[in-house]
Amino acid sequence: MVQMMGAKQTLYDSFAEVAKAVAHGYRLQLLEHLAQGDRAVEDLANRTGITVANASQHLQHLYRAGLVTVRREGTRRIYRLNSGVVELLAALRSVAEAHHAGSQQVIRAYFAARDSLEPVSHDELMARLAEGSVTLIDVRPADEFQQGHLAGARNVPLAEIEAAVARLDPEIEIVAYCRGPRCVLSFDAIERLRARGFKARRLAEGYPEWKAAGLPTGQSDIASIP
Amino acid sequence: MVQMMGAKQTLYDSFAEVAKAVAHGYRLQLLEHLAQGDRAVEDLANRTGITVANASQHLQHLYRAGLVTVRREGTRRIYRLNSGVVELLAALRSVAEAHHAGSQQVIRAYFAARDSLEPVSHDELMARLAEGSVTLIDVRPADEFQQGHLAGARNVPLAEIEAAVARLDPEIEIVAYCRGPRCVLSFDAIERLRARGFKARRLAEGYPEWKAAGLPTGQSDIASIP
DNA sequence: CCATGATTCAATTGAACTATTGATTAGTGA
DNA sequence: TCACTAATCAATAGTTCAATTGAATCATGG
Repeated sequence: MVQMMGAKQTLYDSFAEVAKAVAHGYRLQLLEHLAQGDRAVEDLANRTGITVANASQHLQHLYRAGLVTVRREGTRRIYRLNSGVVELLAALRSVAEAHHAGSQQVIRAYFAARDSLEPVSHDELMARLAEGSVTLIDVRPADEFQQGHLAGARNVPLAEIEAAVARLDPEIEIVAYCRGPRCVLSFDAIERLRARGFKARRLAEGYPEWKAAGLPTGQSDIASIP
Repeated sequence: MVQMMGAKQTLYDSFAEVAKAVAHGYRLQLLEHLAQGDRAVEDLANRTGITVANASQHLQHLYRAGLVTVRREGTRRIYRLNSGVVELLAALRSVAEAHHAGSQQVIRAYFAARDSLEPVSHDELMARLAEGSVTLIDVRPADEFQQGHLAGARNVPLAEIEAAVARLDPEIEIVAYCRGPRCVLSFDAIERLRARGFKARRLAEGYPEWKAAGLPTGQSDIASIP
């Protein structure tokens, strides 16, 4: 790599810099949280369980690579995902799940029994929502729901699902979604709902993918940053 | 990263391993060449200008990440791109060109004057080919053309373009393409053709993207491996 | 079965990356 | 202005990664 650096070489190196930014477990986690909505450094650090200083440096790495932007809001800095990043992560996940042995192994270990919950596609959900034949629930925490959610969804955080069961119509099929295709919240929700006799399925993707596809979303008008 | 490693953590780490594989200039170059067709190690080393031993190790890195597969053919090993990788690279390029300062700078430096050559889209090319109103030329070297090319294309390697000019109809507009959206071959071809009074434009993408989109391709029945 | 060509392997060196620590900057409100 | 909170910065040590070199495989053809 220490060479004369022709045009080609430098362009590939530049693209590689962007790839390096997504080539770390913590940064992928940060990006997944940012895909749910804008977030401050400390908030992200708490959600991911890494120290503030470390999160700060990883976020700056993402910033230099052009994956996020920052704005100040009083004493905190709010990071936001750039356009195209959700698609990049989707392409990465797709290749990993299709061909990478390590990823397949982890998925088999943690999602094996659950893959029988045949998921619902975007198109199918749109059609069923139009005819009013499903109840759509968002099982993410309330603050994430408030920052943005699928149009027509009802927030039922996983923690409160047992209590909410009483208010759900057992005759109507339930579709649950959460942060993304490999987020465990909705897997758990489906299992619990089925255990109570509900007909429940899982949306194949999460809120970020739905939004990136340009499908209808809603947003609560409550203060966006917790 | 040295932690208890929950399900989430290990899955993100796994995805990060795949991302690491594309996070190197040489490996991106190798992937671009593999996107043109299957290639042996030495061949790739020659095309990219890196040593055989180094290329071998990078290719094994790509293999472990699930981006390529290998088969033996006599004494050589032929590497092949896995499905979905072209899309991953396209997503990476898209984010880099939209938001990464370094990439934008390189592109401005090397492609600035050339971006005025307003490119042709897949759809537009399909339509124009159907009505027979363009001559489509593939300006890659002959061996790459043989391994696969757009249906209806004529091979005019960049090196022979001056000689081929005589055989082209000056009344019909020319569309040129090569290895990908940032491959310089077709930029050069357009410039030379225009200098000779031809009406010439560039296909926005290259052969790999066309093929990945499922559009019609052709292949010469000559020995595939040089 | 030996020589050859293609590729991989193993060991080494230097460079780059990551997490941690403690100090520092920057805004906010009393 | 002072204390307080949020975030970044700077230095460090441990770890991983990359390129080079030369030796070792492994299939092929005489």
